[in-house]
Amino acid sequence: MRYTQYLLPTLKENPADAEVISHQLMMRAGMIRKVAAGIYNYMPFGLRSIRKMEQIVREEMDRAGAIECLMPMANPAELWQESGRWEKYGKELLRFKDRKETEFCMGPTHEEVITDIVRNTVKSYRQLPLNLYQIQTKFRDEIRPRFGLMRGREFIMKDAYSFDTDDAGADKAYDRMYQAYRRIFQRCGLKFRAVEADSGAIGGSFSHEFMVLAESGEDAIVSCDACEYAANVEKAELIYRNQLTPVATAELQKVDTPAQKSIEEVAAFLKLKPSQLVKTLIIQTSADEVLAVLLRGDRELNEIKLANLLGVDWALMAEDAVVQKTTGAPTGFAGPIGLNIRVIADREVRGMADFVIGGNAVDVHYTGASLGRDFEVGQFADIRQAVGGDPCPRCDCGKLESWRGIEVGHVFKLGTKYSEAMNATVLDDSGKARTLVMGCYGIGIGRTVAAAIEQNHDENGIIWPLALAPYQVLVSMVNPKDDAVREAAEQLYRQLGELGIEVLLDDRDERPGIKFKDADLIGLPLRLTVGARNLKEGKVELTQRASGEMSLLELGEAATRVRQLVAEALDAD
RNA sequence: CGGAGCGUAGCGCAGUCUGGUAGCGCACCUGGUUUGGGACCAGGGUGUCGGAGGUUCGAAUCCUCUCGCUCCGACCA
Repeated sequence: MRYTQYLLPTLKENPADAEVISHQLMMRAGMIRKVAAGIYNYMPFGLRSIRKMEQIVREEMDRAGAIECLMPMANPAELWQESGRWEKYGKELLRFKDRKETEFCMGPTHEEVITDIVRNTVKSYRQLPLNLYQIQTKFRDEIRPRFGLMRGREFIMKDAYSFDTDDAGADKAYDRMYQAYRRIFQRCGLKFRAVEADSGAIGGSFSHEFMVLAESGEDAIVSCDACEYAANVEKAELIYRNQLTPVATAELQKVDTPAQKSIEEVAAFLKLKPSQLVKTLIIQTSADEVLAVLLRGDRELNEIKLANLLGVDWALMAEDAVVQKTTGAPTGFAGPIGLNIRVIADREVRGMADFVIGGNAVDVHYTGASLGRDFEVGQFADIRQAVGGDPCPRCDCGKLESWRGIEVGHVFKLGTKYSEAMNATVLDDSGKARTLVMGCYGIGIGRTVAAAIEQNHDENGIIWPLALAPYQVLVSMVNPKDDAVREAAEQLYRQLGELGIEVLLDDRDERPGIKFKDADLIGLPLRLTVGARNLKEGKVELTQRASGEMSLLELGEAATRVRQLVAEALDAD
């Protein structure tokens, strides 16, 4: 492609509304343009990356035995009513009516439609197992779209759905997808972790998230430094081996803590560490219960673990008014003594004694408190957030390290949630109807490209992994008005094209500075610079974007050298 | 949806408090000089000041309503 005939609108300055690096760089490199909140045009240069990502996904899905299909964006309400999600999904589901007033939604995911396909076309266990996938534009009317392609409302996703007659088959399908996902993200050249995850609203029995490691990631994950264990902190289990029951040595004592509300304030005021306090959180649940939760002072509650433990949809910190009513004190002074609601303590608290708790009165705390003697706890459970340094729940020697990650893929074992609701069954070998066991597997295409940039950039621009680069090499003619330079660059462009290399020729009549800045910004892995100075010696310059490494090549050898480098990089995957 | 903020040229912004002919930088167009890391000279075009209503002799500026966008929180590929 010739730059002068292309549309590659680069920007010198960052758009004001772009917060994260990948969004800024995708805008500046002319990959995307915003149409509305969370809705983007894929400009030619950006689309090439998207297509490459799709192709990698397609190849690996096919290799894993999945079959491509394409389902509609517009879904009839009927199917969603059948699964019960028409009511449950909430405002994120964009609903509309056709001219006959029939209700539809834009598909945010396609479990209903795929289940409808399979129940209508698959009747016998002999047609199974089956794994169908599509690469499709989804729409989720997010409350707060942000970060460009990282969290759009309209976005391209690969979603696959597996169907089996039994659990064992479903587990195999899950494992195949898990392995395929590993290959996909490896081929993209990304640093990632597959982590155990909470299966969330989509439901199902277990799931893994694929996280691209990046500082700007929205998710916190932990992984063991000794074994394979890795999990989203929302899910990460904590373990207390050989936990000792400590002996109380201190007397319970009421102390004045004037206006000392937060854990940090109270700890500083009493000249103690936050870990010597026990905090009491008043929690409200979707089942309309108010209860108290005890955690070591420096720990965070994991609301998802708590909600799962209680079997409720959500469990959140209660509003101030509820706290006041329940404890008789404003927030900041809650304590377990004298509360007449259910008390659940984090298991870590069982190993504590002589700690500080709130006094359930303004400006009052207790020191020297201990379990059993001063108050009773109804239940001990794992309800806190894991942090770096916690022991690994799987192996004996490991410690957890913490990371930030961008969720680019998610595999779920769904079980029979949808097949049961929508009556998707096949006849087994004894002629009995069996409910299908399903799995679903998503990859955010645009998000993965954004994550790749998030992980591969410097202050000058993008540093494309070869597998996702819109073009593999840039041929830059320093001065197109110099006939020798122009001819040499044209010759390279032709040769590279003939060798099957994806090449962009910068034939613009611009100053070298502009061309080099743009080259760094758009970040193609290789750059051949053709300038009068080196050409006099019959040489051109090859620059590797990632390392900055420069070398001079004979004009005649440059094309084959580039092909060799491209082939090596792609083979390495 | 709760809280905060912003809408002025293609992009980045000033001007709004204190009403009086709509500005700056970059980009863009023409001519010339320049050509290995975002050049220089000369000339040029560019706006329903987000929209509607109101106050006023006069509104980008004050008032009311509205729409859009961004940021912080809970949800997700």
